[in-house]
Amino acid sequence: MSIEFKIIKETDTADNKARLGVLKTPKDILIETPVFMPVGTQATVKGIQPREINELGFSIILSNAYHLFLRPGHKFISQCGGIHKFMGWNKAILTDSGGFQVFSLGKINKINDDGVTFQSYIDGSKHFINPEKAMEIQMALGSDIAMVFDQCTPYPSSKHETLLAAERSYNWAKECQKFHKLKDQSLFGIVQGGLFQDIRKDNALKLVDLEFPGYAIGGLSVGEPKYLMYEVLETVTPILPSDKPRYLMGVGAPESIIEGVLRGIDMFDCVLPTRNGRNGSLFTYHGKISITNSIYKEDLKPIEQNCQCYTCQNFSRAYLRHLYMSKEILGPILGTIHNLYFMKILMENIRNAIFENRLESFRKDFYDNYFSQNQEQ
RNA sequence: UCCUCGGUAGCUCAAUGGCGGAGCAUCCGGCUGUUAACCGGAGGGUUGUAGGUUCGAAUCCUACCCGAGGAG
Repeated sequence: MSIEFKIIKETDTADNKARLGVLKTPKDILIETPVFMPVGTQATVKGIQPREINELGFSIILSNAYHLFLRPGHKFISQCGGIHKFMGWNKAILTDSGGFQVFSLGKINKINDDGVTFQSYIDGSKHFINPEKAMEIQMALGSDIAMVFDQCTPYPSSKHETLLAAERSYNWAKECQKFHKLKDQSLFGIVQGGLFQDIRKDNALKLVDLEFPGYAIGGLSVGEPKYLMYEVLETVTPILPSDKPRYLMGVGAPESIIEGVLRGIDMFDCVLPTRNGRNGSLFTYHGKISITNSIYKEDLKPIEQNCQCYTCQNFSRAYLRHLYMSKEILGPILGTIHNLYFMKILMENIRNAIFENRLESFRKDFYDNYFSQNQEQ
């Protein structure tokens, strides 16, 4: 009944194996990996309808236990028939436990090994979340993949703080397993340990013993230099069981995804494509462009010459710039569509490259174009 | 013709004798398990013109120009 993961092909890269696979959720949703999951924190991927997300070819999105617990409440969503029905999305949903939010938002009143007491950023009300509560919330939401409740350390953090958080996260992971009872929901563990290789290694080894159906790597992409993140991946992924999906949390920049796949990651999520799309920063194979830049004022070309997305097929840079400059809602909508389409194609290209055993040359080609600064195509 | 009010950044306005500012606009940058259709930075001025008073004038005085309103 748990999630199934089938590896179709592995490609040897410098240190690890990049994998092409298929994930099957307990409710039989098929997800080709490596996969990018759009983020829909508040039970909505901002700026785009579920129908369009589906048409773009995404079969799994992210949502967030913390936010939905505070508003409108997980019990209410449960009464509505679960998060899928509530938000009108019938493909897969992965819910983040709220660990990241509890530690990065709002005021924390008390934190100890039992859990976290914090104040709502919405109305200041006091709440307590511990592993049991995090499981209760995610089971009520009824997502397909739930995440353990963890403590994500900020960058930079001392070794002592990082070790405490990693130990606590490990203990919480065990607790979460104990309280998680939903058959058609899969619970993933999260490796913590900041940028300390020995803590990461130890934490990963211990989590593997708990035999989660999937493993996430958390606490990265929090402001550290990219090469440090890649080093952590090189340490952690070889420890994780090769027959289980690996999920790099919060990562999202196109180049970071490629580097992650090269180091054996199968799943990614990030707000970057949707947030940047709303803010006028649009992805192209020749780098990001700021559509509000004045050079696009009378530019009748699409964002990207050969892009097949709805936005590029129908609208010019000049029109898009006009929409953003006028603060028209359609600008962010069309930008979101384009950026998500870009991610979908990027992931397809990555999967094809793995299948054809040419991922490293794909990386080189991508970099040559993406960082060429040659955006006047 | 006279009276009143006003003229300060592209726009709307602060500063009332002591280093000319803000919001918006413009330009540019950032955004990585979303408190983000957001955040940050920059450029931009002979304070309508010409005189005067003063150590010092956007600010006080005089004349003129322009605008709005009123009287005849």
